[in-house]
Amino acid sequence: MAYWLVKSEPDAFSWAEQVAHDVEPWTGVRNHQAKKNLMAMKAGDRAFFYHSNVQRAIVGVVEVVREAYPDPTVADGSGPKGAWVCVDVKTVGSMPRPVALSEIKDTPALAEMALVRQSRLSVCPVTQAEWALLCEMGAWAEPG
DNA sequence: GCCAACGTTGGC
DNA sequence: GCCAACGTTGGC
Repeated sequence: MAYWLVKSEPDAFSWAEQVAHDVEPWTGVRNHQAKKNLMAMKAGDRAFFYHSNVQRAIVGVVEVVREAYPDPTVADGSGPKGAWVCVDVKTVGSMPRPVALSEIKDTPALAEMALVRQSRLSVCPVTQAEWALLCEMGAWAEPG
C-alpha cells in the first residue's frame, strides 16, 4: 500500500468536519501534480490529514475508500468532464499528538519530504519510512 | 501583513 | 516559444 499526505485549510475544511462526516469526497484539487497523485491512489491507501496555514500540523489519518473519479465541484462548462478528479477518504483516527510542521523541519530524516520541499503541493506522496517515523512522532496507534 | 514559490496568462 | 505580469498558496 502507498502513503500520502493531504492538506486542508481548517477554515475551509477542518479535521473536526472530516471526523463528523466520516467519509468525505476530497475535492477542489486544481493542480496537475496533485491530480497525478490523486490518480495514483488505491483503495486502502492511507493518508495523513494536514492542517495548513493556521495550525500547520498533521492532525489525523484517513483511508482511501474510493479511487479517482471526476470531481463534481468542477463547474459545468469550465472544462472537459474528468479534467479534475477527487477521491473519497474515510476517517481512521486522530493523531494522539499532532505533528507540527516545525518538528518535521527539525527532523533530518524528514527534510526530503514533498511537504517540505514543495510547500504548495496539496496532495503529496509519503514514503513508508517517513510514514512510520511520523506515526511514532504522533504517538499513533491503530484504532480498535 | 509580508513575501517567496510557483502556476497561469497574454503580449510579442 | 519566450518572458513579464499577475494571481494563488502557504509559511513566517
